[in-house]
Amino acid sequence: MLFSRLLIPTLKENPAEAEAVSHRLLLRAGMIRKLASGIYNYLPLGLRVLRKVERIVREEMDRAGAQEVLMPAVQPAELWHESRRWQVYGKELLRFQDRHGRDCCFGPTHEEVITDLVRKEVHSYRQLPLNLYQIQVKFRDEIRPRFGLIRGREFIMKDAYSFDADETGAEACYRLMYDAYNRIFTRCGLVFKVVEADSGPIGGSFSHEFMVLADTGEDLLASCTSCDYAANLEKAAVALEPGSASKPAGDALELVHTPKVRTVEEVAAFLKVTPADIVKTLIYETDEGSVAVLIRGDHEVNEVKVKNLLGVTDLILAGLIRVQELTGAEVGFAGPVGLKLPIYADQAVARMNAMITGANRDNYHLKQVHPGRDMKITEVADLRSITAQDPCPRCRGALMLLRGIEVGHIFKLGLKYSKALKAAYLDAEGKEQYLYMGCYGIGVSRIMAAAIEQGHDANGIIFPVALAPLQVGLIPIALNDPAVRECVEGLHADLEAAGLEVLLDDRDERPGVKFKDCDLLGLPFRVVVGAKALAQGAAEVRHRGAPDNLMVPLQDLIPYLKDQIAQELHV
RNA sequence: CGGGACGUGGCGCAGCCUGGUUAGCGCGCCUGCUUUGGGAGCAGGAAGCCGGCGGUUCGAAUCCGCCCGUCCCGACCA
Repeated sequence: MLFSRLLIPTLKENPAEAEAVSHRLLLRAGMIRKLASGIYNYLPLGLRVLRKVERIVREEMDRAGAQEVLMPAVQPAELWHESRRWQVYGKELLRFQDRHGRDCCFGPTHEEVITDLVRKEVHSYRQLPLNLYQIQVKFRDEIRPRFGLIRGREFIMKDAYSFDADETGAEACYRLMYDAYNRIFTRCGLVFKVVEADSGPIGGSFSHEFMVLADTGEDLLASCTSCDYAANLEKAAVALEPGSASKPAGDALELVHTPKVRTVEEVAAFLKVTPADIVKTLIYETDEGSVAVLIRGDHEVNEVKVKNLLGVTDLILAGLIRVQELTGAEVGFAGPVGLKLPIYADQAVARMNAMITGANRDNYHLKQVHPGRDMKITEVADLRSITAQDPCPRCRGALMLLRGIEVGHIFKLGLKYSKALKAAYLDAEGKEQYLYMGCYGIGVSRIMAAAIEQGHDANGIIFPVALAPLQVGLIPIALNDPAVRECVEGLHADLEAAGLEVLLDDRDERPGVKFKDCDLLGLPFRVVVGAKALAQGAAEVRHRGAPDNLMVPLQDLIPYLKDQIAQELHV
């Protein structure tokens, strides 16, 4: 391919709108352009990267026995009413009406559509198991699109849905996908980790997320240093510390004046105690009323755990006014004693003896509060986020916290959608049974960004060979030198004939410009042909990211490059 | 939605506080000449309803109000 003929609008400077590395570099490398917030154009090179990802995904999905289909982007509201998600899904679901006033949405996911398709077409156990996937544009009206392709509103996703006769079959399929996903991300050249995950609003019983490890990742994960336990922080269960419920201390409640002392840190400093002696009382509003959550001062509440415990979909910290109504005090002085709300306490709180809490009175706290004696706890549960100081819930080994970008998520759905939409089949005995479902997503466009978050330097992108838009950048020094020109044009044709993907920089630019652009684009191999090397019958080859050139005789160039590329593709 | 920042040729920015006559700089773009191993030099040139609407004023990029858009931090998720 000729650089001069492709639309590759590289940028010298960082666009003001981009903060994240991948966002910046995708823009600078001329691979994407923004149309609106969270909505992007893919330019020729960006599209090539996307196609590389898609190809790997297709090959591995097909290999795992899945079949590709393509479902509509626009979906009728009726299906979403059937699954009850029209109400549940929230504002993220882009809704609109067609000319007849019929409610529609732009699909953020396709459980309803696939289940509808399958309930109409699959009626016998003989047709099972079935795994259907598509690679398609999705739209989720994200609260806050950010980081370019990492959290866009419109994005490209591979989603697969499996249908099995029974739970055993569904689990076998889940494992098949688990393995396929490992192959996909490995082939993409990504450094990733599989973690246990919360299944979120899509529902279902258990799930795993595939996380590309990157410091800029939006997700936090806990990973054990001794066993293979790893989980999303939202999910990671806190191991119950040895010990039993506390016994009431003999001391009576003590009201202390704490003027303008609100935060845990302020209270700890003021009373000369540690945050672990304090309990914070968080007032939440849910779709089923207000509740109080008790968390030890040095811990962080895990709202996903709270949501799951309460079985609610909305969970929002109460506002200033609401807190005053419910506690009778300003924010910072709430406490469980005498509070007329359901109280949910974290395990660690139930173990405390003499804790310090707000007094539900402005500028006062209570000391010597005992959870068993002084309050009515509705339920004790694991409600906090795990920390690096906690032991591994599986082996009690040491944990470390990592950041990751979620690029894949597999769910065991069970019967949720097949029951809601009445998708059933007849078994060998002629009995009607619901289909066991699973669903499996991959953020195709996000992978492109994740790969860059993981592979870049000061000069630009460092793509894994498997994802690079082209494998080789071919740079002539002084195209007006007839010998150079002839050599480079011959090389270009020969390399392409040998099946290599080559970008010949035929622009009338100075060498420095071409080097800079070649680095920026992240092409894995750079081949430079200049008069000096040519005199020795050689070309200079540089692996992206490597410090030095290697002189390769022209006749060895093709085998050398093919060998190098093959090596990297089969890691 | 809450908090913060920003909106000036294609891109990055200055000018605004302290209103004033042709709105500047760098990069990019076009033409010519000279250059050609890490984002060249010289000369010439094109390109801006200063995000929009309204107000204050003799006069608004500049002051005030409203709106729109974008980005960053938090609540959602591939």
